[in-house]
Amino acid sequence: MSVTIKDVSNHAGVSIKTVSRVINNEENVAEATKTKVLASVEKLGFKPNKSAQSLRSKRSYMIALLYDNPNKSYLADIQNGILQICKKSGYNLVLQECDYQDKNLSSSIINFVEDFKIDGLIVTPPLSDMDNFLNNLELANIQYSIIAPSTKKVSSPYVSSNDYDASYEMTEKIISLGHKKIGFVKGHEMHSASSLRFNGFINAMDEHSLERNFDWIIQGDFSFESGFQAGEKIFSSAEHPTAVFASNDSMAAGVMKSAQMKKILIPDQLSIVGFDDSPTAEQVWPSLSTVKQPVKEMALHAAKLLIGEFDGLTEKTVSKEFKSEIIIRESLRKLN
Amino acid sequence: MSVTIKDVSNHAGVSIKTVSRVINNEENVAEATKTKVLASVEKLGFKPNKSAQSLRSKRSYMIALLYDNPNKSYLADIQNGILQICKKSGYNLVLQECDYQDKNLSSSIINFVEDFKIDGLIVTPPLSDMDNFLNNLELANIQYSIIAPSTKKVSSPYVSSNDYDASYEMTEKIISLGHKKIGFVKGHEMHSASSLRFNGFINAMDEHSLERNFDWIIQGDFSFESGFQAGEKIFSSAEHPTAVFASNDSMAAGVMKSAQMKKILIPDQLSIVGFDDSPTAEQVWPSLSTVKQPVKEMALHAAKLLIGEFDGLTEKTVSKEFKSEIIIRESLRKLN
DNA sequence: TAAAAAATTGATATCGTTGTCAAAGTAAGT
DNA sequence: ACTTACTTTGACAACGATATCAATTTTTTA
Repeated sequence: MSVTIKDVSNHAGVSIKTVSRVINNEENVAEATKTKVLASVEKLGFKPNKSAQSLRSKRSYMIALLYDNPNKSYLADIQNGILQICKKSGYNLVLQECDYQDKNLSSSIINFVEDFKIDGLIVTPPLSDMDNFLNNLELANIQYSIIAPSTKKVSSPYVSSNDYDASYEMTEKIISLGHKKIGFVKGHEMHSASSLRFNGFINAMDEHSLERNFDWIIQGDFSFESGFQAGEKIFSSAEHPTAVFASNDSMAAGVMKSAQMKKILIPDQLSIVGFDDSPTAEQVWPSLSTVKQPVKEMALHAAKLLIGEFDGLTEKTVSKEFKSEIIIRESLRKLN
Repeated sequence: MSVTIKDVSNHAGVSIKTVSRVINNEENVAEATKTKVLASVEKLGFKPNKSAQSLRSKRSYMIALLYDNPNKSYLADIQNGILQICKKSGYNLVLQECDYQDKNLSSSIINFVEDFKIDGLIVTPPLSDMDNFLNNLELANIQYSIIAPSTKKVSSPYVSSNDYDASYEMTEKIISLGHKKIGFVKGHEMHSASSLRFNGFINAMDEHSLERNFDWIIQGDFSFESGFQAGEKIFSSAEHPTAVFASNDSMAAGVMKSAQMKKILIPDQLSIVGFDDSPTAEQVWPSLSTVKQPVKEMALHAAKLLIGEFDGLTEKTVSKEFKSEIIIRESLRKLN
C-alpha cells in the first residue's frame, strides 16, 4: 500500500533503525549514509506513519488551543497563526473550548491532555490570566505557551503585545488632536489586557495633566451591549467628552450607536476609538480608529515556542513582545 | 503507566480480543461477557490508545474541515458545530485552508488526506460548489459531507439551507412594508448561494409584479468594499430605491455606509437588509435586518453525517435542509 | 602497530491496539 | 445421540514506527 520505513531501508541498503535516525535528525549518522537515505526517502516518497510514531514515541503530534473568548475574529486569527506552524512541523491542532469559571477547569484540562496525549497547549486570554490554572498545568508537567499573560513571571514561554504602550500612544494621539475631555470604557475585568489598556490611558492623561472625569470612565466587559450602556451613561452626564476611547471595537461600536441615537455627530462632535481592529471596525460608519495587534503573528510565535520545546529542530525561539499598530480611520478627528 | 486493553482483559478474565470486541461494539459477544468487560473498563478507567487503534485499523479518527472563506464568524460557527460532534465521538478536527482557484486543488487535497490518513472531509462553500472537485474526491474514494451544495444530486450526504426560500420570504417581507422600488446586491459569483438568493429575490418581485430596475441590481462579491461600491452605483442613478437587499451583511454594511455618506437617512429614506446575521449586523447603526441561517446546527449535522458514515454507532442520519430565520432590526421600516 | 575510544550501524524487542483464523461451546435438525 | 450450523472466544500475528543494546567500523592515542 503505502511506503514504509522498511521499504526505504531496503532501497537504501541500510537497517530500518538507520532510516529512523535520519528522519529524526539524530546525531552520529555518517554524512554519506544520510545522503543515501534521504535520496531513497525522496525517491519513494516516504512519509512516516504518524500513528506508528506516536504509538512508539508517546508523542501525539497534537497541540491544543485553549480558549474562552467569544471574539470570533480574534480566534480565527489565532488559529491561522498556529496552523501555519503546525503545517510546517507536521503537528495537528485540536481546539478545546473552556469555561474560565468552571471550578474543575484545571482537572478537566489535565484529563483531556492525558487522554489524548496532547503534546502541549497554547493558552489564550482570559485563561492565560489565571495564575492558579497555569500553576496546576505546571504541576501536572504539561507544556504550554501563553498568549498575552498577565504577569511575565511565568516559567513557560509566552508572547505578549504592548497593550500598555499602545494604549498610552493612542491616548497621546487623541490628546495631540486637541482633545482634553476624554472618556474611557474599560474591558472585561478578568482580562489582564483590560487593566493594561486602562493604565496606558490613565498614565498618558496624567502625563499631559488632563483631568480624569469618572463620569466618563465606565466599566464594560468587551461586549457591544456594554459599550452601548457605557455610552448611555457617558452621554447622560452633565458635560460630554469630546472623545471616547473604548478598550475594544465592539464596545466602541456600542458607544458610537449610543451617540448616533442621540444625534451626536461623529467625528464632528465626538471622536471614538477602539482597540483590536476587528472586521466591525471597518464596517461601521464612520469607520473606527483602532489599535491593531499582530494577533496572527503572535499566535504563530506562540506555536513556534511550544513546538520548539519538544522538537529540537527550530532554532531556540524565545518569549517575545509584539508591537501594535495604530490605525487612524474616520472616527477620530482633530478638535476644532 | 496508563491502563491498556491487557489490564482490562486480566481484570475481566477474558482475552484481549474479547475486550476489543466489546469496546468496538462488535456483534456476537455474549451479554454477560459484555457486562463484565464494561465493568472492568469502567473500574480501571480504560481509554483505548488512539495511536494504536489508528495504526492497526488504518483509521485516523481525524476529519478535516475544508474552507476558503474569509468570513471568520461563519467559520467559527461551522467549527463549533463540528467540534460538538467530534467531542462526543472521539474524533479530532483538522483545519485545512484551501484556495478554490488553485489548479491543483484536487490533487493537493487528495495527498493531504492520504498523508494524514484523514477519515473524511467536511466541505464548505465555495468549495462545495465545485462539482469537478467533488467528483475527484469521489474517484479517490474519499468520504465527505457537504455544507450547502450547489446541486443536490451529489452522491455524498449534504446539509443545505433554504437560501432561495429565505430570500423569497425576506423580499416579500420588504414588499409587505410598502416598498416597490427595491435594489439588490448579488454575492460572489462562485458561491451557489448567490444565485439562490438572487433568484428568491427576483421571483418574489415577479410574483408581486414589481419592476426590476437593473440600475439597482449590482454584482458584488460578498466583501464590504463591493457593497460600498454597489451603493455608490445605486445612489448615483437617476432614481433611488426605497430599499436595498444585499446578499450578505458585509455588503449591506457597505451599502449603508455609502448611503449615510450621502446623507440618506436609514431607515427613514432607505431600508437596508442583509443576510447571514454576522456580528457586524448587530453592531452597525441602525442595526441590520437580516437572515440567520442555523450555521452551527448545519455543521453539526454535517459532522454527524460524516462520522455516521464510518461509525455504525449513530442512527442513520440523512441529508437535511435547514430553515433560516428572518431577523428584523432597525434598518428595515415600513414605507411612509 | 596495538590498544583504547569514539562513531556508526543493525538485530530485535516493543508500543497497544485490531485482524485472522481456528477452537470451543450451544442450539437446532434429523 | 449425532451431525450440522451457528455463536462465542482466544492465541497469536500484524500494523509501522522508535528504543535498547550489542556489534562493527573508524579514529585517536600511546
